[in-house]
Amino acid sequence: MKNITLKELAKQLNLSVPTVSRALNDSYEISQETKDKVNALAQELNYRPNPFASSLRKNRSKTIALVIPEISSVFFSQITKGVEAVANNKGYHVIICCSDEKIDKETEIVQHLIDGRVDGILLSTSAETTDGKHLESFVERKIPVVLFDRTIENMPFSSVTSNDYESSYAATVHLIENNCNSIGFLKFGKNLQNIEKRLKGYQQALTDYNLKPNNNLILTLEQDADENIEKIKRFILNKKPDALFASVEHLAMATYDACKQIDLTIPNNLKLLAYSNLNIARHFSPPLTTIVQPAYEIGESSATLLLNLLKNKHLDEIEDLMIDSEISFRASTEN
Amino acid sequence: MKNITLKELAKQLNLSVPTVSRALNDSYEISQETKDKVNALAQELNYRPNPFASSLRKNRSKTIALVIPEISSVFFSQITKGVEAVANNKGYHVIICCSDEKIDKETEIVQHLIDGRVDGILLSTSAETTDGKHLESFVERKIPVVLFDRTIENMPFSSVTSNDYESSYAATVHLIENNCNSIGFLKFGKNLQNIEKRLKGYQQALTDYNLKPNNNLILTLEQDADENIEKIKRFILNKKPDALFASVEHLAMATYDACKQIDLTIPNNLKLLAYSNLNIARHFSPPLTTIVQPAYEIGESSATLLLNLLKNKHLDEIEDLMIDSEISFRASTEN
DNA sequence: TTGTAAGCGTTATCAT
DNA sequence: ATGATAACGCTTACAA
Repeated sequence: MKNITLKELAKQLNLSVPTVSRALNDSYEISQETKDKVNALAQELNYRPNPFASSLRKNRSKTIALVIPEISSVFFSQITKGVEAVANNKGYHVIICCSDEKIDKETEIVQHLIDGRVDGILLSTSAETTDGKHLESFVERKIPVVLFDRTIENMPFSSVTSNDYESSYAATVHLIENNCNSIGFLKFGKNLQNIEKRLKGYQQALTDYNLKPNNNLILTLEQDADENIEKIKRFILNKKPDALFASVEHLAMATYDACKQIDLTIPNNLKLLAYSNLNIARHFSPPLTTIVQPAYEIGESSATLLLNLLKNKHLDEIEDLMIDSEISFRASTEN
Repeated sequence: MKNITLKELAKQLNLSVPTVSRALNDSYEISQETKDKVNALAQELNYRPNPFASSLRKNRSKTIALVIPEISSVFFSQITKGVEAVANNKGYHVIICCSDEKIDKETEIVQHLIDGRVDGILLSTSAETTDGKHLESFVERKIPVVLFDRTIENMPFSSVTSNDYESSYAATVHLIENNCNSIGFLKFGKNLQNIEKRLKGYQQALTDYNLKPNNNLILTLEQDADENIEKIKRFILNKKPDALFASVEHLAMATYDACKQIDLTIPNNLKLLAYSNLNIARHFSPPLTTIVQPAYEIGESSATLLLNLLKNKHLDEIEDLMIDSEISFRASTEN
């Protein structure tokens, strides 16, 4: 079966190719009669425009990329749904790319995307990303970028984040009010902007409640689960914290493992809370207190910002949106 | 900054456009000297081939699509990683599309993909999918398709699945040996091939152990979590099963909720197991016995099959691979 | 309202 | 070993 092209339609209808093209694009300069005829035949023959030809000619692909650091996380999958809802609604395709928390993979993806000529990019940085050098080609080529959740300082891109400082502050206060006075902070990644804000919120809460922040109570961790468990065990045994604040979900999971291995019970011996969008946190043993980020909304807003940029091309008008998280209090922080 | 094209390179080098093209593609008919000059300038000017032009001309995009029913599931994200590993290694891009368990969305995606001219498709059906009518265009257009995990009968596509019948049989035997004799089966979806096999394995085990299968002990559920919880509560109260076999992960989660609400303890009052790749199942209350599918390997194998088809074009040589699952025994099925 | 001509950036065919 | 020419399928100026 041959592919139906405009040429084929034109031949069968005794019209020129441009006329058929314009008819299908509902141009004002084509008579209703012709439009009807063209559409009828197109439908009958199941005509499908060739997107490569169209993109080549128009120099845009109606496709945006969503670059996320981790695919098996509820947070990012909710983001994805929010993005797709908005994008599909406006006729855009979304291609999802995962950096696996690696700066090398992120850089490679970014190169591919530039080559691939997506119209715009939504990106949340990998754990290893510390600056925006690898994104400068987007600025040069005037490809709009919106950063979300994990942003980068000093880059001319709009962003959508959640109120990390405030939610972290509130969560820390919750621990303090539940009689914790030696609260450890499990930090993730090299220099992630959102984690830094969470750290600041935690430190400020300690200060405000006369528990002075202590760098010895900050433990920096990476991706490897087994390694994290070991480090957390040693940290607990050495520093004897009465609570741990996990800055990302999987560090809480590692803490559950660590506690099991050294026979500590949560929350009796150690209280625990974490940033997490896992709705099954309520079935953990014990149920985990979580700070839940507005993931779907972050996705929606990011996509909306990006699509506006695509429409207006005012790349210099930078907007920074912030949406509130919510805390679900559960047994892991109970007295 | 203008985009660098072959024309630009050709002009600067006093060569023709085709020569430059051939040099960059390392054609045997170009002298090493010319190749070196061309590559040097291309590098210097950071030349990037326009993929639309190339795809238009060559009629292939070096892109495959991965269509999955659900994105926030560990199973499918592991699949994704396996697919990407293989595909990227061979220079293919992967675009991920999520049907959200809806046949309408799946059909729409499939249309888009045909329009988008991906070179091939990897697909796992939505919960609502019952046949392969919407995939027939792929057959007509000779676009290779490989189905995985959730397949479709009577379609001329290769497939990669796990040993659903056998693993389900083994899991059921495990329950029987732990003194269950009224085992309910929580079925998911309209007519999913993998679930049907799981059901058969369960029924055969009952038969072999002289517990005759009883259709009253099969409960069919859909996507909505709250609705599922209600149905499971009523099912438990009416049928008084001593164990539940959840054919997919989220039905186990709903069962945890149901039990909590009607004050039943797992495993004392009710044993529970499920197909699930959640590694945090070990931190549930109680830890959940899971049948773990070889997700990463399924992804790898599916991609490998598809890329072979793309190379050989022997679309009529259908292969059906099967990879074994493993069972992790935990407290939810203990005596 | 419609048609003609040109061009997007590649690659394939044929000639030199 | 290299160049001229055409073609992939579509859209946009310009002409009629």
